[in-house]
Amino acid sequence: MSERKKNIEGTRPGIVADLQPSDDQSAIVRKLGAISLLSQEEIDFLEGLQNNTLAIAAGTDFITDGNDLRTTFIMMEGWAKRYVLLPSGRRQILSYVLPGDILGLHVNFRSKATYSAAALTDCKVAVVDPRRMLEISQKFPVLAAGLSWCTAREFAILGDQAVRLGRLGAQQRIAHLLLELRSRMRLIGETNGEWLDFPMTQADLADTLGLSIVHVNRQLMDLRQRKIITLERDHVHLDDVKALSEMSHFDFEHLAEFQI
Amino acid sequence: MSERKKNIEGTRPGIVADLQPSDDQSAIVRKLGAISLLSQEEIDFLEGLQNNTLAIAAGTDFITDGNDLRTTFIMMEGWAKRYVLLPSGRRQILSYVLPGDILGLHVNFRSKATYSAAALTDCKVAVVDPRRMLEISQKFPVLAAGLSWCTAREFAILGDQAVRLGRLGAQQRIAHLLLELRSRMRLIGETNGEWLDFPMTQADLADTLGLSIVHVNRQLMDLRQRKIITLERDHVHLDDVKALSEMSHFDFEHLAEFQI
DNA sequence: CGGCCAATTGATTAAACTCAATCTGCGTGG
DNA sequence: CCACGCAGATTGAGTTTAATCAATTGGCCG
Repeated sequence: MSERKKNIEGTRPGIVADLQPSDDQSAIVRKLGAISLLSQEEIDFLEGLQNNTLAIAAGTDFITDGNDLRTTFIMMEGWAKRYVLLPSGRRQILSYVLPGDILGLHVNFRSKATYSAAALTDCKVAVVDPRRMLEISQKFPVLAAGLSWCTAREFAILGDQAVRLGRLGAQQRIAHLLLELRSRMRLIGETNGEWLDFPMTQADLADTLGLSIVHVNRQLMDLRQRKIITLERDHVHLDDVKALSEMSHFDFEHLAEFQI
Repeated sequence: MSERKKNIEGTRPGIVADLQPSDDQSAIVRKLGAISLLSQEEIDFLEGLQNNTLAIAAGTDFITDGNDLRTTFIMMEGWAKRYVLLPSGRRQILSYVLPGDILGLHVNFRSKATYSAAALTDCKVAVVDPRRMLEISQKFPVLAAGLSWCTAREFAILGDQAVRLGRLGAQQRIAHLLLELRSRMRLIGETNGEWLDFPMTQADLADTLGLSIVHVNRQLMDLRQRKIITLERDHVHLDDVKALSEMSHFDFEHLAEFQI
């Protein structure tokens, strides 16, 4: 049984995922397969890329801001956070890394990481030589287009983060982030109805959304009391997706999950 | 005389740029040339890419959120802003587009723009078929690495924007943005001592930094009274770069202008 | 059972927002 | 040449949102 399946079922026994992708495919294959029709050869290449894996325990840093970064990582299982620390001691989480996401796709000969990354849950990560990623554009045009799509999507996600931080109120920011994570998890088939994994602490959430912990807590309480979300340890249920999208102006088209 | 040179000298007569790159090279050649040694063939290819140009008047939108975007643009002269509008009428500016910057590098067959873009000054833009950008990775490894570096840099810049919005105070945000623009303009040789082009209105700044116009105005006034910056129409002088960097935790290494 | 991390709650303070004018430079039409 | 209009900048006053400070609670692990 995959880590992913175990996770969900372990926490919500008796509830069976309504969308169960073939469990033998890696997350990135499910992700790229959701937007383009992949040949067996392309799938095999992607799976072969991920032979060299690394297990990372929850809480462990695996990329450090300012250090050399000459490796590409593909998140296979688990969640991570990408963040920066300021000299003042404050922290800004830039984005969450979900299964199928790539880190360090655009590393260069002399490049240093411009962020740190830490595992939120126990993770399984593929370690890939960036030159093998370059190979893709030569040999597999469809995969190259897929990677380009991933890059454009990362930009859109980071742009949404800027919109949240700059122009939404506290509760709107929370709602907007929840819907983003829902969209991203649905694309890779890792949702269970409206249940989502939710491994971050309220302190993480505060540092993601540019708020204080206390304020995050109060706004979460309010969302729960109004029966818009249900929070459990490590999981959240979106009881009222419509309310969330209306309050946050979330644009479902924006990160559209183009099916073929 | 190039538009760029004319711009600077027209506003600050008598002041001669201390760093004057060869004026016959396009901005993107100056940018990539600053981080790698380009052969004449590579330079010629880049210049050839930019044969099909478009003049865009200040204030004109040239990319619209949600519309098809199947073209790559290279900014040759002038500034633009990349932004999104929310249904509430609020606006968030994601980043500024400076000479040498590329827009739509990762467009796909079916991709829609996830942001709008408008010219801040009169602009000269090269219109490029995205397939020609793909050609690069096949034929010119050095240029391919350069484009990859551009992409990584865009991510770093957008990440910095998130840090500003999430974890810096109002005046810190202004200082940090000024230093980012200074770094970027220095890389392409378009600064004149500590004078910078500054074509955005205070309303633009407010929508960039997630603040109200009134508050931006008050913080700018304070920076001026403390002799940290000097503001003129369309130009700003950074009187005290040290104060700006100390107050904003700006990391000069982060967007380091690696010279060869 | 003690210790620790995360979550929760109350009270007060501070930063930034909104509303409402006013001012300034600049271009235009009469 | 000058009055008018407009966009952008500036200022004042009162309000709102979210931050800070300070406890307290709830689980979980050793």
